[in-house]
Amino acid sequence: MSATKKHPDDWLPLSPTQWYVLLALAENDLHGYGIMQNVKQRTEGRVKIGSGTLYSAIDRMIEYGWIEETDAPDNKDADARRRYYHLNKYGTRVAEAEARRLANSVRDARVLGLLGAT
Amino acid sequence: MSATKKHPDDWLPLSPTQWYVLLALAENDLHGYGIMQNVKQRTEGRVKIGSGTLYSAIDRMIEYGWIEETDAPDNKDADARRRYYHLNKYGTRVAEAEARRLANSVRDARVLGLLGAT
DNA sequence: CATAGTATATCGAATGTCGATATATCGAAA
DNA sequence: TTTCGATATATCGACATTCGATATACTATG
Repeated sequence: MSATKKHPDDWLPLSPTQWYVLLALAENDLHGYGIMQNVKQRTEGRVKIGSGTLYSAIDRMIEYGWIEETDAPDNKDADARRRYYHLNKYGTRVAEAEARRLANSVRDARVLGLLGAT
Repeated sequence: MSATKKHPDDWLPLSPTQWYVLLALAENDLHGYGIMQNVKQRTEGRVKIGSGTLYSAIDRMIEYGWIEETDAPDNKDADARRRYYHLNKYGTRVAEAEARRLANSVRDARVLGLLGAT
C-alpha cells in the first residue's frame, strides 16, 4: 500500500502564520529570520511573526511534510547560524489549495462590499 | 479621555473562523446555526465550523465589540430558540481591514504563481 | 571593544479549535 | 400521535497554536 498523504485540501484552512511562511518560501528558500523579515515587508509592517511562533510553526511544517531543511543557496554572505528551508512539491500543493480558498473569500468579500472600489 | 477602541488593523490577522463568521454576518443578521450553514455553503462544504468553535468564537467577538445580539428579523419563521447576531460598525471596519489583508495575500499568491491562470 | 542587528531556541501563559456530549425544539411523515 | 431527523444552543476537556519574554551567541560597524 502506498504511503498516501493527506489531500492538500484537508489541511485547510491554514492559520495565517502557516500561510505567510508558505508564501515567503514560495518566493525563495529562506532561513527563519529571513522569513520574519519577508512577512513584515510583504505586509508593510502590519503582520509580524514572533520567533516563538515562527520556529514552532517551522517544526510542525517539517513534520507535516510541507517544507524541508536545505543547504544555503550559494556561498556568498554565508552566516553559519542560518538554517534554510525549502518548500517542497507537497507544500506547494497545500499553498495552492489555500490560495484558492483565500481567493474565494476575497471574491465573497468584494461582493459584500467589504472592499472599496478596487 | 475618550474610550478609544483598538484600531481595526490591530486585530489582524483574524483566525479563519473569525473571518468566516464576519463574512456571514456581513451578508445578514444570523443565528449561530445559520452561520454554520452559511459557511458550509459559501465554501462548498470544504470549511465547517463546529458548534464548540462557533459559540466560543461568538462570545469572544461580542466581548471584542465586533458583533451584538439582536432581535430576530421579521416575525415570520420565528423559532424561539434562535439567537441572532448583528455585525456592528466597528466589526465592519475589522472585517474590511481583514478583507484588505486577504486581498493583498491573494495578489501576492497570484504573482508567485500559486493561482493558475484565473 | 561597544553595540545594534542578526539568528536560533525554548518556555509558560493565553488564545483558539475540535469533537463529543447534553439537552431540547421543530416539522414532517408514518 | 409518536417518532425521527434536522435544527438549535451550550459546555466540556483535550489539543493546537500563538504570543511575548528570556536566553544565548554571532556579525558587522563605528
